[in-house]
Amino acid sequence: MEEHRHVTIYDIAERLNLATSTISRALKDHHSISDKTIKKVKKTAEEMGFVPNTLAAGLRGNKSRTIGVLIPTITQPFLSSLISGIEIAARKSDYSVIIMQSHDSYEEEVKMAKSLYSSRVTGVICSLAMETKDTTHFQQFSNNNIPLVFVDRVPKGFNTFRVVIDNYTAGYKATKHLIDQGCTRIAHMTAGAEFGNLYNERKRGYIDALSDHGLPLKEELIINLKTMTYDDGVKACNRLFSLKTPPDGLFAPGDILAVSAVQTAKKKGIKVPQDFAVIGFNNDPISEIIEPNISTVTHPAEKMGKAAANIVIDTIKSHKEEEAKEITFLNTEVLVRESSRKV
Amino acid sequence: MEEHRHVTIYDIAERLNLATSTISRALKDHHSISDKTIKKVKKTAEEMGFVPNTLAAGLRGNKSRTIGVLIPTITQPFLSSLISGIEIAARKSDYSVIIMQSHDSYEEEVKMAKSLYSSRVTGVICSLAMETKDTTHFQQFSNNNIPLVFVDRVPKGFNTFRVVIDNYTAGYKATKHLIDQGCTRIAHMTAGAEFGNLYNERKRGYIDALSDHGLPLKEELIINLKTMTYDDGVKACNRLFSLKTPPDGLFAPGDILAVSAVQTAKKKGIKVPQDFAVIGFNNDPISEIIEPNISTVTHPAEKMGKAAANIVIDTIKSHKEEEAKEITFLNTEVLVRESSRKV
DNA sequence: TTTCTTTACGCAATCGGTTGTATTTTATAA
DNA sequence: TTATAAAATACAACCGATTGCGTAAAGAAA
Repeated sequence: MEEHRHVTIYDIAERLNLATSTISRALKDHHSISDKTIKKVKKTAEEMGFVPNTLAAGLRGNKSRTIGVLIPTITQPFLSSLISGIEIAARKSDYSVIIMQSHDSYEEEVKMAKSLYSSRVTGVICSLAMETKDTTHFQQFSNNNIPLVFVDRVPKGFNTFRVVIDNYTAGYKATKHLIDQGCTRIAHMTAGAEFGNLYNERKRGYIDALSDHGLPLKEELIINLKTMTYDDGVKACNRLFSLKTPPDGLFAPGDILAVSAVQTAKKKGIKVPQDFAVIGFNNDPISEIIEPNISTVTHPAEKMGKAAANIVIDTIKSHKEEEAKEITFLNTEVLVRESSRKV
Repeated sequence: MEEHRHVTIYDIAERLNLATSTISRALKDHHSISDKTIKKVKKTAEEMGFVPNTLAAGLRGNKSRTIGVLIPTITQPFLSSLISGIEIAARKSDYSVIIMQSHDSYEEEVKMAKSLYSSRVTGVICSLAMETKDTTHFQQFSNNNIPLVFVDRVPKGFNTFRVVIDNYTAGYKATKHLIDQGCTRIAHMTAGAEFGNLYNERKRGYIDALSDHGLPLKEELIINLKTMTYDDGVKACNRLFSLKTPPDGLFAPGDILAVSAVQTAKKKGIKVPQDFAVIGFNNDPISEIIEPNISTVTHPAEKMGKAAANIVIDTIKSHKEEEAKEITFLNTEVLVRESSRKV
């Protein structure tokens, strides 16, 4: 196999006896180039198999038309849908997407942020690692006018774009739904307050829904988890079912937990939803397939991804440096399915 | 917010009264630079907040330390795990990963291949789009010594690296397992021969397993699908169950299909596995959670991703241009679970 | 002290587009 | 025909790191 060298605008320039600047401009329909020349250049470029080198363009313009995505992992349905949305929106505007997984490690996240900066990404979209408390490693982006958008797991006290759902309201709605179904002892699983507000907000919604409907808040019904795997859910459920007066409902902030709850209940002979109504969160594919299928709260992952990508792209286009860094709220919806439909 | 300009090696050179070449070499511990200077340079770089510009380095060296990944979609468990594996292996060698989704469109795949080439990716990992029959758009990589690795959905007649499982053997083993459980009328779902060998190979294994065990091949038990969604599976199953003598087993080449089959059977009052034993493929998370949980064939997605990434990285390191483009086979395993365990 | 090695570093070209500022060519007006 | 404006294209610097080659400085051998 021969070593073909890449075709450059110099090659085209030489062939046509034009300056490289003319080639460059002709290829992007610059008004100062005649139509005749533009046509000629494009035809020749095509013939010679010219493909622009984005590295060179990026170096010159100090931007790479690349969006860096920094997330805990891509194998979670919510996050892979998020990326999918980002990729679709990015591609529409001819941006590339670089993916990095922090695996919920703070240390990795710091390294990767540096690596993204090193790649001179045009913008960054991030969902924080579980471990992350300090976010100074993101300052390098803000300091250099690189748009930064946090999605879902967002930090507090950091002036930047955020794309989230209203977790408080979602938690409230989910809990209210269970109350409407007649549940009076509703359990809740939540996760440590580490990265701020996501699970706390859902919990706050849960608490307020209870009190708004005259139901007591029982600490024994709230279970704090470190991680939210299937097994964690099983353990938590076993704990709940062994209470003197076990719960008759559960608001789980994730579908996997909800699934584990439903299955644990079934194994114990507890009827779902009659004796134990369950609602999850995210609307993961599994929630629709499992039997009974799981009521859940939608989490518009792909939409959030698109929104985040478009914020990056629009911010760059607008050239406004001192823009209001707003929060974008996307809607959620309670999907009532078998696991909670009593009425 | 002030406009900070990026710190460059020129800035460091000026501060220390050294040449940029010295800075560049010092930062990578070049032997011709004294330890004293190296230490001084690194310290200053750190202080000044220097972050190397990979675009510049990439332009100069004509390589970007980037692996391009071109796949149908990332929201399938198999593919998101594949990417995860790629990302992990890439990161270990300090490579970045660019993701693009063809959404199974040939046209998109062609565009994206060009885009990846434009980004001067160091290597490409691809799983073909369903639609793709012609693969000349990948020649640009081979022609320019850019390592190209196909994974899972690989083309035939294209001399390049491939990372796959032995689909024939996997299909054979899965079918044999059902035979061992006493099934005699085993159904099979498959997909059109379009992109070559993947589903065909599994089907070939199925056919050979039947004949090796003296079972007749019934065309009515083989269902050809265009797409492999849950609903496709339901439809296919209904067709199978309405046969004069319906099947007593099913080898589905994907877990979603297997799940749909099990649930359709249950709804019809057909006992799984007693009257209808099912085995799927991929070992998707859902196969383990659904009840009864689904026997399946493992598809080592993450391993395949790591293997593919390492092929790219090693090929670059080795500088061998005329290397044998081998096929890498990864092992699969039959996981026997409730949906097929009769004995 | 002179010559020869090492050792340590600087010079300048290079990668391939992009873009501000000429400069040349063509068209229009005087 | 000449002056002037407009259109079309050329020149050259630039982005920031890399690297082959050249040179100065320091140490060793003569």
